[in-house]
Amino acid sequence: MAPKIQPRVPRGMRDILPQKMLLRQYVIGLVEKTFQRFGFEPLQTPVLELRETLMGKYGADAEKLIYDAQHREGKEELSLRYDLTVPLTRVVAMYPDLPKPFKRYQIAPVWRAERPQKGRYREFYQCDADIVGSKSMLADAEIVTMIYTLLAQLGFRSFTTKINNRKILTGIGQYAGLPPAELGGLYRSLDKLDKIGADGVRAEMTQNQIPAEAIERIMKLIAVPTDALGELRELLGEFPVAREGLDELEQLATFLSDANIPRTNFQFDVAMVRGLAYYTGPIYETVVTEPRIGSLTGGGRYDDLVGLFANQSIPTTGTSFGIERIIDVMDELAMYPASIGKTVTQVLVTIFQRELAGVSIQIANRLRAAGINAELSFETENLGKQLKYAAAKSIPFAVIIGPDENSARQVTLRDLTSGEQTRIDQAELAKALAAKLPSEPPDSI
RNA sequence: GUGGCCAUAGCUCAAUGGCAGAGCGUCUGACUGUGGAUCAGAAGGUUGCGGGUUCGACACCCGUUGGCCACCCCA
Repeated sequence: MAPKIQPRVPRGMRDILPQKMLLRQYVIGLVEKTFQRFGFEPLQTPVLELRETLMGKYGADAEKLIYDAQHREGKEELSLRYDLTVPLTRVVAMYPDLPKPFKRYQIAPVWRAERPQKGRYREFYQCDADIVGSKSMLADAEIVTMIYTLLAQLGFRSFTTKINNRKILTGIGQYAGLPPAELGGLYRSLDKLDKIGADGVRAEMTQNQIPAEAIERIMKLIAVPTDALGELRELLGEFPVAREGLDELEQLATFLSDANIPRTNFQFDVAMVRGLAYYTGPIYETVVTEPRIGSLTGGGRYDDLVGLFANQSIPTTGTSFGIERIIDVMDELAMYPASIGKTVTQVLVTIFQRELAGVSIQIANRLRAAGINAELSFETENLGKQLKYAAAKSIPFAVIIGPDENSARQVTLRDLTSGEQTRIDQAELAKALAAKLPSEPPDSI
């Protein structure tokens, strides 16, 4: 016999066992339903992309994390996709006849060779919804509205979508009088405001040898309270880019107010920065404030990304839901409805003895035909063992058909939770059981 | 990518450098037309992996792999 190998999965990747999958499917199902409710259409793309498709889009740091996926004899240089956004822009460039605005969603795994941590994996699902072909702030407002709707639907209460604009960040660079090479560092420091405070940002900028005068100007800027777009305009108004960004955010604010998004659930914040290089306009990031867990969504407008594949630029905006993190938070806070069971099986049909197997088979099949998830036991002797199996799997009901029941054309229906048993006519079983099972939740948002 | 903590039965964890253990879980039996309770018994380990020090290593040293934490970055 060949020597045994350690059963294990690659670093940062994991198996998701059935009980966890049921919870994931609940979350993903709700996400998908919400996407569709807003008129987004499903899209699938290959997990592998040509390497050249991915390179040059995310910035040098991010690209180090891209997995290559070369076949030994392959002629094409292939990589595992890093996100779902760049594949989308590739699709848009390849199929120029898609009616615009093109609204698509995609829920699929992506790969990043990061150092794993809790809630942070090398293979994880992203849920993206994007609107291609509209430069209207209505499109951005719809994205933010959908973020609100979805998170509220999942049961989140205390969350805030932070909104900023790349154009404002560009304006800040000009306002500080920094050369372009310094800007990356400045933005990164700015982004940490929440975490390290104003003094921390100052210290970090000092350490990065940003001129004292520039630091003082930045400090004045981050002293502006969130949502105070007017005050920002006073400081940044002389820079046309910043003015454009502020105009956009003001329009966005109007539309969000028209959509009745609660004022506590979004916030304009100049200190919010998104890492990816391709954003050009409004950017969003949603943080859950209770508990403090980091960001659950991230996205923004990237008007020039499609232009890297086609001759024309196509304005695009969208967001990504960090489904793994959302699931982690929901696990931690036990945010799932009680109706989600630990198994798909609704009833175990036991076999009392070998001679009665045929009856049990037929009853199981009749239950299935009636839309009930019925499992047939494969044990024909020990009823105790069969019930033990049902209990171990948290199957809520068991059907027992012994000689007594069968001669009366009945069954015993046992509720494994309460231990109650009732005798039911075989012809009535499906109906009686269906009445005891939890009904599907209403399909409304 | 940098630094730190950790790795012993399926799980949670013990074991002065001197016989590798407990609780829970699993399996079998008692009971029997019925899971959980009780009782009795059993199985389960190359101490992550590879070297080294030692008469002797789960323990000490080096390396390696993986998990976690803080950076970096990010969902």
